[in-house]
Amino acid sequence: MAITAIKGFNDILPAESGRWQHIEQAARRVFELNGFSEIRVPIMEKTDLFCRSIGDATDIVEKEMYSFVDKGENSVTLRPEGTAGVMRAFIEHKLYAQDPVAKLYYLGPMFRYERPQKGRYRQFHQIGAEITGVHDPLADAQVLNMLVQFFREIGLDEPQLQVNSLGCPECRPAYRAALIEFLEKRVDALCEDCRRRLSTNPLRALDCKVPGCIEATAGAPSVLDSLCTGCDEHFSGVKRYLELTGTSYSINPRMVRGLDYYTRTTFEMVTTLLGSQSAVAAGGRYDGLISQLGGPAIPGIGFAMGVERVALLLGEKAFTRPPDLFMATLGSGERAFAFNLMHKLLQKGIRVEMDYEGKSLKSQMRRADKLGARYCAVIGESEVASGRAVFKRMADGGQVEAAMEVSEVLEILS
RNA sequence: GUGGCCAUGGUGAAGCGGUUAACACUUACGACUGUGACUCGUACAUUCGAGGGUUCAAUCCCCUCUGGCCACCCCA
Repeated sequence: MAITAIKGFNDILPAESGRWQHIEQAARRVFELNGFSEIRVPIMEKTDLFCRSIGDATDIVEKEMYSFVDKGENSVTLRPEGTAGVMRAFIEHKLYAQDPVAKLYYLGPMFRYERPQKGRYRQFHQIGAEITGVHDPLADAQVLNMLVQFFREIGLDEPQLQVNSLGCPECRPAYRAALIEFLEKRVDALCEDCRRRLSTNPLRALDCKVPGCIEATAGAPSVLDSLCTGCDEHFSGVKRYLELTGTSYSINPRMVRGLDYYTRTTFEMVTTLLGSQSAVAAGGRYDGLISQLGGPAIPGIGFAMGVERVALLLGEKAFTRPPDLFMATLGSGERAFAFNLMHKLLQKGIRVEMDYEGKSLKSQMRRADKLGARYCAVIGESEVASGRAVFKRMADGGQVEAAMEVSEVLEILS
């Protein structure tokens, strides 16, 4: 048996890479339009970075990280998400000293040791963006609007924006306590998982799909009712700005996030088309993260989207670049002639293809058709002698005779 | 970590105890010795994930292993 890829690690084959590029290019275009700059950070970090940011007790840190001890006996980890590394770089290079307001985006692979399933892989890719240094809900709204714009740009209007506020270290503990108290009274009605969640992550119980739990938690207290004044005003601001710009959203007070560093605003772009992997993009505010990592007390907000999930939503649509011209040749002398012409045309940015190994004319024509070439020219002895050839429009068979000169070919293709 | 389903060629797949292992797509070549698409012809799995077992006989039955998918958990 030949060696295969690691479980949960996928190859992006040529048939799919066009779709990936389409997604990545749209993200770069939209993000840069919004004033974001790319930041490239390593895919491995010291393990401690993730423990301190994501949270020691989260599933990600507890059981999903690809961690190992390197030859220098340092514990290192393949990044399970992007924000921690970006903020580490932000602090390490003191980017805040120049300007506390940074708008950064990144893209690349992330790693989580989970059981693979639809839309979930051990190596997966995220495109994310972060704004630091702005407390005002305008930053929240800008990030959300940009995310929505991205989805519109790639032609997906299906994912819906849901927002919530998780409060801050001031008001969240009280809510958590109230929720636990509420759930404990109904513990008999809860499923096994939710009983466990009671002690690990009570918020999760609100998100449970078991009918009995949905019923039992129907009257549970809402985070939004227990926000402190500051958080409440902030959340109102976010909603107000979204409404101002006509961005449609819904409020989901039961939305739960998996990372400990989130404060106040959290959000998801959700879809019903991906089975249980409903979140295509998600994020939130993390006002305490930067100082937690040893930086100044600077707030932040950002999101990450799962490229595999976006690609899945885009479906099978092909993103290919058919050649402008295919040159079919009849002998080795003609092949050399065509090769030289191809070289000149390529310098001009014309997409040209030809046969490399003396296939029959029929084969070459078939290939021109298969590649979706706009034009095909047959080059034989007489064409080389006269310097002129017939250019056939593959779509309708129309033919144009012209000199095999760069300028004339450009003319035909224009 | 838990559960369910499934493993036949490059792909989608039929076959379910003895077959030349269907059919379709793809690919290659050809049907005008210089023109694609449509049509037609020819070729393309000594072999049915791996290893054992049952049987005169196994792709079809049994066991083990490996792999994949989907769901739970969790998450982008």
